[in-house]
Amino acid sequence: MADDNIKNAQIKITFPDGSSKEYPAGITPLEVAESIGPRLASDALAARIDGRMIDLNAPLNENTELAILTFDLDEGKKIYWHSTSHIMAEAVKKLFPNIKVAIGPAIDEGFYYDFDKETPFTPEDLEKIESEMQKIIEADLPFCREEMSKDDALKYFGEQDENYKLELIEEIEDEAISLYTQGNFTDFCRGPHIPSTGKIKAFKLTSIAGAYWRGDEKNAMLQRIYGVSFPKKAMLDDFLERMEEAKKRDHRKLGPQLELFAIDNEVGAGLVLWLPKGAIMRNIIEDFWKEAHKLFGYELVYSPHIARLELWETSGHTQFYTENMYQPMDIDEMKYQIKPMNCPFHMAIYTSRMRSYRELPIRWAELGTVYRYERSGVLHGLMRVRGFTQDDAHIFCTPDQLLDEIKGVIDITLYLLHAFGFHEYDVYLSTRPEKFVGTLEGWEMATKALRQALEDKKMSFKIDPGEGVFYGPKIDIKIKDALGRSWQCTTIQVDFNLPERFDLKYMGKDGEMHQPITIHRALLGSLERFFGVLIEHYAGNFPVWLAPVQAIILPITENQYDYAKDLYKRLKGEGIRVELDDRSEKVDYKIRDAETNKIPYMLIVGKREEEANNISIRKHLVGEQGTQTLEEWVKKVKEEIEKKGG
RNA sequence: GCUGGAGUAGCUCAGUCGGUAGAGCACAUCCUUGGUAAGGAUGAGGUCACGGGUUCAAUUCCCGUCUCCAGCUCCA
Repeated sequence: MADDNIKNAQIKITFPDGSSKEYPAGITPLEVAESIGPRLASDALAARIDGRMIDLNAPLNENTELAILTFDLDEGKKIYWHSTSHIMAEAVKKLFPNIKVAIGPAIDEGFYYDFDKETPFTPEDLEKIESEMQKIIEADLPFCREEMSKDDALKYFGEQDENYKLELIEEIEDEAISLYTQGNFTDFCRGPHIPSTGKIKAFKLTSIAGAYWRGDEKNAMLQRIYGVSFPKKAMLDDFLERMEEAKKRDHRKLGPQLELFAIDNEVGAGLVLWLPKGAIMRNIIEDFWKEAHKLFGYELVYSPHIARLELWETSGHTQFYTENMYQPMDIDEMKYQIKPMNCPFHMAIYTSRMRSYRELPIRWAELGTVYRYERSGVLHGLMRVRGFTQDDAHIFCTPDQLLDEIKGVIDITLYLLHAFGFHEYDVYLSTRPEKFVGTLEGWEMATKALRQALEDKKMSFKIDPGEGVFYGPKIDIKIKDALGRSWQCTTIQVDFNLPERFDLKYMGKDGEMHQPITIHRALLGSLERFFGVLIEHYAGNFPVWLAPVQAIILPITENQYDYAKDLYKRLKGEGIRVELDDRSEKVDYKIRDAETNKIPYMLIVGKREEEANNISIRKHLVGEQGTQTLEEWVKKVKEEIEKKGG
């Protein structure tokens, strides 16, 4: 009878758009969705009430805010993928009954499930698993939630020898835990899940990889299967197409193809050779970078590639950074170390003489090449290498100047990134880790300054708690590449450690010695990584100001060679990076070649152009642009270069 | 470093159940002088990643190493 009372009661449900409506208590989110429309009801995957996610069949007994989660929402996607991982686990358990299951979460694009299996999965296994999954999906099995006491759950999974589940359950503090069952598979899971397996309309298992239990290399290696799923076949097709497109943009493919860089086994893994065309681009990037730094009040410095080991002991690198440092070498009975960082040199420049508060802030920048040992498995094209050039700088300032200096760094960062066509990135503020140097007040002050600077610059950011470096809090700006991976380029770090270790001082207005604050920052990060990101960002179709070859002259027949050579000389004289294709080939062929080489402008000259003393312009990926005189075109393209367009 | 996969011409890839290899593109020479994404002929080009082992014989089978790829872990 008590139930009836609840059922007769009315509750108020508020929707995301702010509207609200009365419903009988005990109604489920699915029923609410049905009352709104059949389309929503069929798209509904789960629900969110007051910030908590629940199943569609969970009764609502109190006034609440309610959002119906569909695949269009990130939360909906995650639930959808997570449910697919359960389906995959069921299929795997059916095919390989002795396997043990570990965890199977949703990730940014899809899901995975880790299994403990003696022998790794094969591609054939994946096909079998896929068809088993298809059966489960076609059976449209409901996902059923069940609550159990912790003890019962331990007993339940203990009987099945699911030791990974036991380990997870043991760590749960709640007394009751939830289990989800679909078909013959029951998993310990917080949920929620989609109503039934039939909601999965298209899926694909994408790859197999080893992964350590709980991501710790001391633990057992598990077999991980990655997959992705969608409510429409077309969405899966789009996804696969996007992966293909990403592959085409891969800088490791485009780099050698466009003759930008090479990595040669004989030279060594993770060591980059900049080919002439890549080197031209690097020069342009460096020149622009130097100009920008002068503009923003930096001075440029240089420092050596090696230094006595004592310097690295002073800086603390031998203590905190040995794993990434190469072996020191013996010179004149002293140890010298190839540099993994530039910082100590800039400290040494600071201490090269007495400093006054009048000099601060000091901003010293250097394109400093460093060498770091990276484990072989982490090397990745230009993105992760063993020798690279950081666009490094150190700012020495007083506490009063800190906020303005950080804002200044953000300004120059955005100035640079915008010029290179980057307008989207994720910003993180990393706070104090467990192990740290310096005082709590110092950390507090610096973190506040970093936060304040971001807020003043109206940049949205996320907090990365405890992810700061031991020597100070930092701001990281990450650029996303074509494969969806985030690459950290910009890092702005406050450093309490080095000023202390190098005993940096300045004479204050008060006649006393004070210690300056140091900001360590790299904006592009490293030229290598940034170049890799740049290649993928533009898919090799660089804007004119960056393109290694800006234009190519394509004479139609030999009769125009003299005219073409004259044009070539004049363009060279104008500082345009131009080539002349005087091979005895048809224009079609030369055009195709120029297009595949992604040269921004093709200047086609035949009999007509020579007679009219003009050129026919074709733009890469766009097509014919009509004719212009050389002067007109040069003026236009110079403007384009000037404003870094294209 | 770990797990799995891979390494054949500059590139993309065939192939050899053990008898030292082939195509297309690119390259060179010649023919062709063609108007907006591939004209034709001929030619050159390979220690089949490297080092061992088995064998009359290894690019092929076995072991090891290196590198690359997908991840894990760690970072600019």
